[in-house]
Order: sequence, then structure tokens, then C-alpha cells
Amino acid sequence: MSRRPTLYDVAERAGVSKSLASLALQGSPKVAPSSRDAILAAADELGYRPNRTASSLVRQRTSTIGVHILDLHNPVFAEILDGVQERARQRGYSTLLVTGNADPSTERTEITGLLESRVEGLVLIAHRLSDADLEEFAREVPTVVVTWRTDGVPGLDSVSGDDEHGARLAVDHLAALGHERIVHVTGGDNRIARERRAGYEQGMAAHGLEPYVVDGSFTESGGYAGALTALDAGATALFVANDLAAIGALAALRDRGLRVPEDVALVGYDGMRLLESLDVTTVAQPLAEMGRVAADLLTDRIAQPGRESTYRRVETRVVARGSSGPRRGAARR
Amino acid sequence: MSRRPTLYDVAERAGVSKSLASLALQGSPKVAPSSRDAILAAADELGYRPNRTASSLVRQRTSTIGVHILDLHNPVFAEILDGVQERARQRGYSTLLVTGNADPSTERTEITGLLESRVEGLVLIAHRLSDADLEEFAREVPTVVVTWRTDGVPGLDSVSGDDEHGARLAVDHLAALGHERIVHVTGGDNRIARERRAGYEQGMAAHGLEPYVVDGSFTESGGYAGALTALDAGATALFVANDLAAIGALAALRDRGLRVPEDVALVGYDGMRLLESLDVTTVAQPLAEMGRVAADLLTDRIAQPGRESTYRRVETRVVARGSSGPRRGAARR
DNA sequence: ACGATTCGTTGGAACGTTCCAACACCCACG
DNA sequence: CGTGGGTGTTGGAACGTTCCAACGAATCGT
Repeated sequence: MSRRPTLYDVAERAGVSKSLASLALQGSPKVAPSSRDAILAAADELGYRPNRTASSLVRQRTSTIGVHILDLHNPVFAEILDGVQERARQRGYSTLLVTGNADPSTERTEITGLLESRVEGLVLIAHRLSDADLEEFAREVPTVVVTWRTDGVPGLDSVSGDDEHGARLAVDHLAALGHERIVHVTGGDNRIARERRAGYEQGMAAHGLEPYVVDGSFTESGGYAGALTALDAGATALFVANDLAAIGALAALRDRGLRVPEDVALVGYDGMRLLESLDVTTVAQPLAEMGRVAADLLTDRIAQPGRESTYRRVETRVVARGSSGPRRGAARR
Repeated sequence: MSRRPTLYDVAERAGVSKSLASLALQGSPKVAPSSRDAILAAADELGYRPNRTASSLVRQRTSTIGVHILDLHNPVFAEILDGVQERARQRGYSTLLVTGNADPSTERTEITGLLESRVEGLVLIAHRLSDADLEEFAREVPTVVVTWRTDGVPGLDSVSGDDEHGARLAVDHLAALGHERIVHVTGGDNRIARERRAGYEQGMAAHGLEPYVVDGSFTESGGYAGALTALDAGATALFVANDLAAIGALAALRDRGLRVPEDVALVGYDGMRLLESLDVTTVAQPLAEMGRVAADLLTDRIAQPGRESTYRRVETRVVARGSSGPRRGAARR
């Protein structure tokens, strides 16, 4: 017989009932030491593994949370995910991860799959769901959205930095360095990109500078193309909507033979680790922390479903590096 | 009642038996159109979601594969994962993702958890398991190891590039550019790092050059530190054990005020996307493809468990960029 | 007109657990 | 010496599906 051993097999081999075997494997103190040893030994000899699906079914809980991640390729999301996983594990949850690859309809079906798997909660590390879908999901299961504020949906919490404020900080930083021709390369037409853009515009206005905005996207190629346009417009400083795009912008600068920061300054947004090595200034968010907060909010809400909707803001700050201001390497020498 | 609706609820509302409701929801052709419509309507009105745990239990299959990823932060693994997910989804499997964070013991317990969830197969995107553990897991469930060759374990397949060969290609490339003082920054003391190092040494020997090896690791900081040592040794070209470390090396070069490639040439290993923007030469592996192959091997083996152990090698090649040879940007101008 | 076939439908068993109520046993207590 | 309370142990029900054998009704061929 090559069938996987079940509790019955273990119980039989140990000469006890399935119930006692179950108790013993759960570490209950009510089982006699002698039977406990016999049961554990039998389980070991048989290579027994408890069947979580059966267990979940009867217990009415899966101890699993579902995580949707917008884009696996953006290291920023990976860093958030890492925080979610860490905290979820600590709290006794496994994670079931899916991606919609930035397509709303596969996103929908993937999350539906999570619900069918009876995840106890949902963490959406960015998403492209319609409001209706989002509300539907949040109605069924505790949900937290990471990366932007979502209010007014019952059963839903959110975590993010303040994108408008962060963008203003970036402008402040560049303006303080004496830049006037600060061009913003956008992240396309989505909520976060719009907020960052708004912050940029407010910041420019506050400094009495004329805003100049060029289209981009949240990808390397978007940053590359946007940067080229910005340079043609005579930019002396680039504020790019996210770090990935900033890396693309860096390539554009290199291809144009421009030095950073001597010819053009560069600031990104997100705070992804890699930019440290690249010595690029960025508006940093505490990514892993956002993931941890998300997991905490979620597990809290699972424990207490009625709780009112909460939003947690994490701190956003400029991490100044060599791409703006004096070069770090040069300074060190 | 706020209990989630079950098949019984749907059946009752539609005025049929649970069996027929089940049939209808599975899209069986044997149910009369009129009852089918009634059942579907009832399900919709109730917001019914099939319970996958119950379904898995009785069908004796979960349609889920478990994926272990060594390190979420290395975009290389994310790219492989992407391939796995894509193909798994196509073949009708969900994925359950875990990380051991490079710690063998949490790795072990995480994978044990996957087994308890009755995943039908295991994809290990790099791992630190002992041979004994690996064999134990492979005995229980079809398994494929991505990233290095693993022979002789029944029930286990593997996919990788040829690391020794790839490293030789890197040396060939640099030697062809006229470099003689090619220093290798290692990836530490692990199997892949050793293979790449061996390939480097063979390559150097083949060109009649004297090998020079400095310790590093598969991280940015390892590459940074290793590069500094290499530069002190008078390197004119750096062959760094992986791309992440190559980014660290780039930072070291920048901090030393050295130009790439005029002063020092740089070659990485893995083929991660980001390096394209950074214009760094790398020994590229088709990462997403490796993930797809892994998923294919796995689903094949699930379908046909007796199949003999197979190894699939993917092609590895040098992608020459500006960090070795004439600068791309300059050439374009 | 009657058995055979098809069509649509149904109850029941099973999947592998957990948990509850109930039980047998033993010991201590009055 | 009976009673009360542990202490260990047990069978059974339940979780929400799927699937099989079996069913009644309608349709078919002869």
C-alpha cells in the first residue's frame, strides 16, 4: 500500500483509538505518557503527516492568509511581501501568494481562487480592482490594502505612506540644492502616480517654481523614455515617480553622456534597497515595515471582525544620496 | 445567519438536491437547462463560493504546488518564480509560496508545512536542505530543484544552466577584449559559487592567464567588499559571481572613482533584467524559462510519477553590454 | 404494448480530521 | 464500603464537498 498514512493507521499501529492519536499529536496533556510515546513513535515510523485540508475543514479555519502582489518584478513589492510573510508566520499563518500580472481580470479570478481556498484574510500589495470588486471581497473576508489609502469600505484597512507629502519632500530637497528646472517624470495614469504628481506640483508652487511634467510609467522603460523627454526640455533635476523608473532614467542619463549629479540630479521614489548601491536619492518608505503593519492589521481584524476600518500611515522621508548634491564617493575620498 | 452558504443552501434555494447542484456548478452536461439556470441563479444570489478544502479532501487532490524560494530579495528568483507561476496557472495549479530566508531549519519547517497542505509537487528555487531532507521530501512528493543539477535522487528532477561553462564564457569574453588581470569575486562557499569559480579557473588556465580569486558572497555587500579587495590587487576586469554582487561591485568602482569600462571592466552572472538598464554585461540564463521548465517537469511528473529522474539544462550565454568593451552610450552617439 | 435505453435526478458514502459527550477505571475521601 | 472525582480513553458526529449506484420518468424500437 502506497497510500499516505492517516490518523487511523497511526492509531492502529500504536494500539489506540484515532481520537487519542489526534490528541497526542496535538500535544494534549491529557494523554498518558506511555500512549503518547507509542503514538509518536508510530507516527514517525509511518512517516505520518497530518492532513491540513481535513483539519481545516472540521476546524472551520485554514490559518492561511491570501496575498495578492501586483508585480513580482518590482523589488519594492517583494520587500513589502517579505514583511507580510515574516509577521504572518509569527502569528501562525501561512500565506498563499498570487499575482494578477497587473491585469484586472486575472487579478479578479486569482483572488476569487484565494477565497475558494478559504483564506482567512487578504493582503493586497497594490491592485487594479474596481471599487465594486474590492468591496465585494472585503465584505467576504478581512482585507488590507497596502500602498494606498482606502477609506469608507467596511471590513477593509489600509497602509501607505503619504505620497503627496513625499513628493513635496523630493521637491524641497532639490530646491534646497538650488535646482529650479526640476522636471517630474510621472508614473502614468493611476492613483499613486497622480498623488505624487500633485505633491510635486504643490511643492513647485510653494517654491515659486514652474512645474514641468512629462509622461512616464512605473517601469524602467517608462523612466527611460520620460527622462529623455525631460532632458530635451532642459531639466537640471529629475524627480522620477518610482525607483524602478529612476533606474531607467539613470540609463537615459548615461546614454546621453550626462553625469549625475554634476549635470543632472536624480531623485526616485519608494526606497528600494538596490538604490543604495546605485547611490540614487529616493523618497523612502519603510517597505518591510509596511508589510508587517499590513499583516498586523489583518490578523487583528481576523480576531475582531467588527472593528472599524483603520488606516495606518507610515513615515516617508528623503534619503539623500550621491545622485543629488555632492557625490558621495568624491566626498569620501 | 452570516454563515457562508454551502452547497446545501444553494440546492435548497434552487429546489434541487445537493448532488445536482454540485453537478451543475461543475458544468456537467447532464443537468437540465432549467435546473442549471435555477442553480446558477441561486448560487449567485447567495454569493456562494465552493469550498476548496472540502473539495480537495474528497477528490484527493489539491491542484496546488508548493514553491520554496531561497530569497525573495534577489530579483533573479522572482523572475524564476514568475515563470513557475505562469505555467502552473496554465496547467490548472495554484501555487503556495514559502521562504526559508536562507535558513536551513526554517526552510525545513516551511516545506513540511507545504506537505501538510498536501501540495501535489514541490519546486525549490534554490535551497539549503541537507541531502537527507531533500530525499525525504522527494520521496513523498514530486520535486524539482531549480538552479542546480541534482542527480540520483528518485522522484526528483532539476533545471539549471551550466555554471562552469557560463563562467568560462565570461572569462573568454573578457580575455577577447584583451584583459589579463581578470579577478573573480566569488559567491561564497556554496555549490553554485564553487562551480562558477571552477569555470573561471579553467577559463583562465585555457587562456594562459593566472587566476586571482577574492572572497565575496551572493549579495550586494559581498560584491562591494570583494571588488575593493580585487581592485587593491590591481584588477583591470572583475568577474563577479552574481548580478546582485555585481551591483555592489559597481558601487565599489564608483566609490573609488573608477570608470567602467575604461578603467575596469565588469561582468556579472545570472541575467537579471535590471542589469540591462545598468548596462552591465552578464552571463545570462533564461530565468522565466527556467521557471516554466520547472513547472512543466513537475506537472509531468505528477501525471506520471514513475518517470525516471531527469535534468534539464538551459542555455547560458554572455550578454555583452557597456560594462565590458566600448561604452554603449558613447558608441551610439 | 412492452422491455430497453436514455435522461435527469437523488441519497448515501467517503475523504481525514477535530471535538464532544460518555465511559471505564482507579484512588481518595468520608 | 459506597460515592465522588479525577484521569485516560473512546465512538460518533460533523465539516462541505464529489462521486457512485440507483432511481423514476420519458422516449425509443420492434
